[in-house]
Amino acid sequence: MSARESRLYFRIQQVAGLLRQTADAELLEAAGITTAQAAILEVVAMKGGCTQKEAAVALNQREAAVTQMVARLQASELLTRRRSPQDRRQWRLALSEKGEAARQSAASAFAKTNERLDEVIDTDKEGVLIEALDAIASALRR
Amino acid sequence: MSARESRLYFRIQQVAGLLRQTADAELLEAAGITTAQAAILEVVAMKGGCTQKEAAVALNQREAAVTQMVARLQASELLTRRRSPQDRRQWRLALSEKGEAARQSAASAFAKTNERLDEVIDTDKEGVLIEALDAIASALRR
DNA sequence: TCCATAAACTTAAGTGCTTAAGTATTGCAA
DNA sequence: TTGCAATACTTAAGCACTTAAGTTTATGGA
Repeated sequence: MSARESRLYFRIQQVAGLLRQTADAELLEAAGITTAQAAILEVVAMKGGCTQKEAAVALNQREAAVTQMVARLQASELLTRRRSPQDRRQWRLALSEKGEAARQSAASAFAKTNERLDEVIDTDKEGVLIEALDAIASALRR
Repeated sequence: MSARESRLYFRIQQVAGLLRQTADAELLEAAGITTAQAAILEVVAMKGGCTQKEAAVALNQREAAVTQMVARLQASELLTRRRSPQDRRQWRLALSEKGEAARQSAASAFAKTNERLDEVIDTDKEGVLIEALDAIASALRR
């Protein structure tokens, strides 16, 4: 079966969209934030504070996307930023208390999405799935 | 390996995004339209004209999304619409000549993306991949 | 030291999706 | 026949991304 016959492109887009919607609904309920917002909070927390550039690299996104996301997170008072003393072009991002609370709620809510995935995918087949996804990713990145 | 450990969610989103970007670049070059636009042109062509509602169902999208997409396609003169005589709430969508040409160019450009997928994924593993994706999709749809 | 280039970030405009609330039109039931 | 509910579509606002072009700050070479 070829990619054309299996409509692999369509299927991947469908699943990605469904997954995002499902996870978004769960996180919004539990933590009041989206998966995209949770992702950046997670990066900032993991690195113990970072610049926007670092966040962009970690999330495979453009700096402009991070600028806008940070603006929304600041408006929601989940994130703070101050100019780096070392390099005044940079902003140092940090979680507010509210942001850290949201991050934690989001992380445990996200566990539900992972459980649903584990229920559905045989453990032995998960390896093949991951391999295939990684193969596609590395083929497309060059 | 669990979904949490494999960061399955993240991987699926990554691959979906990369695939979309790659295909978009190829279609934009060859046909001057995006994959999302090509998808709706394809639906309209396949059905030999349809309503916005029908397009929304075929693409698993909301009617509001189709309204906006149709507006853009009309602005690019790829799509025409006229009120249905049977039901004046409905619009009948049809491809312009330019739209049909774009659809054909897009279809053959899209074949390249499919070829790249086929190069990367072993035929015997593709079955497992499709199965896993379908399992996730049907689990999330309820 | 000065100056060009590079890096970090911003802004504007556009795509493509969402939800929520609105407007026509249709169809069915009392 | 009226009138209410459902259907088809629209509008507005928001999220999350993109590219392209801008600003400010840093840095390395002449």
